Amino acid sequence: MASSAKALSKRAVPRRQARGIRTREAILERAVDISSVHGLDGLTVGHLATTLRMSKSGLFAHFGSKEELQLATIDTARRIFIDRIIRPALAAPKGMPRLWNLIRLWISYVEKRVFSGGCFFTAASFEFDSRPGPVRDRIALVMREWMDVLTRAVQEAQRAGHINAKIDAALLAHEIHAIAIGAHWAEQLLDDRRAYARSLSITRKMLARVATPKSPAFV
Amino acid sequence: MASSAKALSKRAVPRRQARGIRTREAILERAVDISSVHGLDGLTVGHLATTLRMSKSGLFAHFGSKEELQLATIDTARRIFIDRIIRPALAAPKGMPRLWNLIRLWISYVEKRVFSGGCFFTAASFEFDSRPGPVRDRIALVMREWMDVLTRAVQEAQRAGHINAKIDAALLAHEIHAIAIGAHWAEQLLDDRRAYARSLSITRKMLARVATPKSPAFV
DNA sequence: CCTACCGATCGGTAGG
DNA sequence: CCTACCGATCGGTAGG
Repeated sequence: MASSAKALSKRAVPRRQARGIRTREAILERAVDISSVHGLDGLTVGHLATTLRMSKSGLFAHFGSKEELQLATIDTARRIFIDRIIRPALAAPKGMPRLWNLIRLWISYVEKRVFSGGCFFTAASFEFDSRPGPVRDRIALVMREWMDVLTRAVQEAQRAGHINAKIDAALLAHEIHAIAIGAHWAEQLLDDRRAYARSLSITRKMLARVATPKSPAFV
Repeated sequence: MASSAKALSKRAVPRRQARGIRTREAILERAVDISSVHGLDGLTVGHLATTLRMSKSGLFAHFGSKEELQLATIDTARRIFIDRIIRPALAAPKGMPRLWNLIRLWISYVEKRVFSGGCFFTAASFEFDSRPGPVRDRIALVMREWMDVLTRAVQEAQRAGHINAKIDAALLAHEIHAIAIGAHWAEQLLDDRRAYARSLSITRKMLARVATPKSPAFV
């Protein structure tokens, strides 16, 4: 991908600007990874520059302030989350299959340790939940989006006749989310290697309780 | 309490040492509160000293290093957790009443905002879960203790015939814990004020599903 | 428990 | 994207 882009001589974006964008993306992907371990506050410009073999000011030129860097890091984590979990999950048909796909892909993505520190958003949520400001607001925005995606998936499953229509969709979404957070906690802090398998099993039972006979199987 | 202690002229602990201990306790209680908002890493000696109107070095004299301060802060939070939740919960008889008391007191203690940042241990857990070292180990130790307390309460309820003996006690304890963490998350990050009531209602239904007819009511 | 320090690192800027 | 800085703050120490 990178080499074919380099091979092009005529294109819309000037070479200089294109390289700047690629550098920015490389910076931000590293920033997401570092933040997943050290937090968005533990992410420092100096450390980030060193690991990228850049000068501090050279890196800083891409962002106006540390807060802008934090916000851009959150946006990058969001894009990765959408690319890796939400978009692939939409491949399954609406209803129980799509809902189950969302849960399964989410758990397996954290299990695979895409980032060194596990789930970026869980860490960021608890780091900033008591610290008012733009960073907290941005994290909350992304997490509301995610809860809406989960809630909508439940509602679609209800409309498809896979889940009992009487169930409170938002409440079920919260239960699903809580079980996943609990799995991150047990796996990462307590080194409980059965945590992810257990959370999938709990969620499966949870869904089985609200599923209609019409629902396709989910494994 | 403080004045009657001062009035005593003869006692086992010399006045100087007693004052030192009280100062240390005051420092650590403030440290728990600051950490609940800014994290155990965001807790700095300078800021802590300023809010206590002490010199940095005067405060630092109580601890050999920042890491020692962090460890002592965790121990203090643990003691508060035991005093405020576990000990009062033990007042209820073994079985479902005691288990329900643990859950109820835990949720209400975070709801009451005993600390500015909500639940100290949830924040600390996610801050250090990917950062090996003595601080992470100490947090994990306390959390294992807490999971053991919860698991034992479930087992006692099983022995008392209040909960179905076939239920996996550790698994139920993990479910209970996950729902509570999910409530902290929704309440503190998303400003969802129904989060705590909802988590109690979810947990109540969870227990109702595994309770035997012999179980006392829990509300 | 204090004053007076230390080197290192923080976020950020000037100027190229 | 760099070098060369800035003042502030970090954890920590000497000496009392």
